[in-house]
Amino acid sequence: MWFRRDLRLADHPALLAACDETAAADPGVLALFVLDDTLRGPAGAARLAFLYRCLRELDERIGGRLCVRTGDPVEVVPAVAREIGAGTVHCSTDHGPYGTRRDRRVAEALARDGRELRPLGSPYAVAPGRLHTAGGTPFRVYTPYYRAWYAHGVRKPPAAPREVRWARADGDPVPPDPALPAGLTLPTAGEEAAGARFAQFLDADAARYATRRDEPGADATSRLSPYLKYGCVHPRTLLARLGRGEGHERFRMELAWRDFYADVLAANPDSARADLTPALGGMEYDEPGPDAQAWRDGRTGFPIVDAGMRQLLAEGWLHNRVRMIVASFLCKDLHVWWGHGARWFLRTLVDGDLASNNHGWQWVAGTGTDAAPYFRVFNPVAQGRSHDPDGTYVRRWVPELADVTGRAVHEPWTLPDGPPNGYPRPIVGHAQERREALRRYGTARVRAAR
DNA sequence: TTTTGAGTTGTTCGA
DNA sequence: GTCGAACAACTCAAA
Repeated sequence: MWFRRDLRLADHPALLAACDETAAADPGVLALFVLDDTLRGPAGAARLAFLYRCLRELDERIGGRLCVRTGDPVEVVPAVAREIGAGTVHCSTDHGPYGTRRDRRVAEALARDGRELRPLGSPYAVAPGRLHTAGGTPFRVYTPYYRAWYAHGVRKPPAAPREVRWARADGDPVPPDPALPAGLTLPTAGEEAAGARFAQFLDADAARYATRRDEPGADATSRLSPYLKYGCVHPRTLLARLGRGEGHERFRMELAWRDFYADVLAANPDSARADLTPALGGMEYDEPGPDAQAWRDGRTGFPIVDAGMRQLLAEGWLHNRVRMIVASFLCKDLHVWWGHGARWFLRTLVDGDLASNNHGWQWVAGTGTDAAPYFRVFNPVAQGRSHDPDGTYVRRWVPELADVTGRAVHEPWTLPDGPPNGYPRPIVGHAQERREALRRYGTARVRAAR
């Protein structure tokens, strides 16, 4: 059983298949994880630490039998299979651009040895490639995708295997956590913590999720994204517990967004790195410079932007509403190509997922799946006022503004003495940059239309 | 093939 | 302060 983004025992079709195939005379199922530098490369310290902790938790759950190897899976997986005499290597299907290529090459390498790679199940409620429009093409708009997704239905989660005989093989220890920035707090890793988090969400926030999910100060989202990223829980398990209320329905739609973006990426593998739609191909961008660095550091002078960028560094996680606000700021106030922001997010986010992250960025940038409104430029002050009305979120993450009350918390440059405690003045004028963004979009569209 | 309806998340301006 | 219109016409999905 080659584990990848499925670090759990419950609701795990591939693991069940591996158990079913094990005969009484066999040594059992070997749990293998390969530390692949191609996948570790884009991840920062927070995400790596979370991954390593998930691996340690899985190792504990299976009695210390997790076999960790380091290297290229194309070499490592066949070598381990040969060592233990495994005829079949089970895994969950990976639909990402790298994973697809890697698994094809691993399957070929195994086949040369008379062995088989058997992928089964996916990290999604509805696997990428399963749903099509009436015309047989992949979806590119969310709402019709959601209707098809909902109509398709989701299988009931299979139970965990009752007793697994875990085989033993030499491996490397799970690496120690990389040095983490001072003050970084990570969620508890692993399958058990995922279950506890979901139980708490159902208990406390799910019923009011539809309204409160948009208030970063309320912190009322599920915070399940890191667990979904590494498969500590399968979305099927979550969906099985949801009811019909407005909050539950809204949460179901967010899980469908995750499936949608995975589907879009699988149908358009290049869209992880390049614009999905060519309409803005001639768009004029600025290279990331000191302003982009101020964005990364949370020193733009716009409180909700800086609060978000500081939460990102402090937790490896960022509230969804604020992801949109800070992304809009980089793309439309600083005129930086979305790919630069997407890469920073993948480095800093514990939940950094190629499909959701990069297509979320493309949605903001106007190069992705969302049709039309290129003129949607978030105003950081207006966004702060409407989604963080009393400034709770801003004051939590920007201590310089801890004593600012009222409307000024979202525009501290209007205070009589300017921003307090050394908090910076705005690095750009929003109204001016908004006009500039619209001008560039207009030019790109005229150019594309010719 | 053509037509029609609709598209996660917005902002600004003027009445 | 609130409300509706304009932004500018594009692409997707289904009838």
